[in-house]
Amino acid sequence: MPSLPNISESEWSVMEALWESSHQTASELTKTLRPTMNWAENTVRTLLTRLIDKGAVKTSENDSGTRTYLPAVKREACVRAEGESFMQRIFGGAAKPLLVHFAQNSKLNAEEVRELKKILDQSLNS
Amino acid sequence: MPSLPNISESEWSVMEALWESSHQTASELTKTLRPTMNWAENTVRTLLTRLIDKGAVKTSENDSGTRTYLPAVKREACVRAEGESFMQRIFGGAAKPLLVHFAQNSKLNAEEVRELKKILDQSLNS
DNA sequence: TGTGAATCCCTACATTTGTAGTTGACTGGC
DNA sequence: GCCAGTCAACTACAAATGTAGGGATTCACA
Repeated sequence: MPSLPNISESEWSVMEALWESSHQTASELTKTLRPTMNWAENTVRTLLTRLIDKGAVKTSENDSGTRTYLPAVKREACVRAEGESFMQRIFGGAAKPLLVHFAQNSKLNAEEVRELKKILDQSLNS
Repeated sequence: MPSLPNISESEWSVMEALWESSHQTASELTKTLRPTMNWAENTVRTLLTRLIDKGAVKTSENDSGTRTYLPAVKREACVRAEGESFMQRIFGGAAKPLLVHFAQNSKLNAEEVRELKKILDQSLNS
């Protein structure tokens, strides 16, 4: 049962950085994240350790012997899991009310509406 | 800035029960929730206390002098807040990718697709 | 009028999360 | 060869969350 690990909010930022660019070292990651989260390097390391414990991140050594981090789970899978859990929590697991909610609460432009309608159609005959 | 309180997962179940039927006593609530969450009454009371601290729940006395609980925040507002935060966290705040994701990952039937397309259209000229 | 059920108020305690600091080994430059 | 910056391993610690237990009060009823 792979049953994706539960990734917290801060951890998610780290994962995003790793999905974006894999095989970063801890200090590279810290720099990558500095603009958004202004974290100390040790904070990033702690989060990485926890993510490793949870099985969401793996490590490997680069040529200079320093450790480098990479995702152990796919972003798409995690997004699906988070999405499922959110839909469950707030909409009792039903997709339609969720879609209705976001359709109504977002200001979409005509182009986006066109695209979405297309995707809805495709979701049917596939 | 009313800035809705942050409602945790367990607390959300309690809120749902209160939105569903307001003015329940603690023991009524416990019974209401028993089928889903199998909580001790004290657990429910603790959650209620925390929700009151957060300003999400209010109380009043009923005729027999016993306390009765009711939501202090509207469900719609909370759903919007949770939705915003989820969209922010997972989709960087963008509605379209979110909608695309759920449109693609949910098995909707033709009727639902029709309805959603209608709502999308309405979201434009309003 | 003593007893048991219902209510309330406090307290408890393990986990998870957010956010680091400390210490000791290691390494490349000057 | 020594110093400064890196890394890794451990430790810290408060707030939030999940999940109760215990004790005081009260009220209805036997």
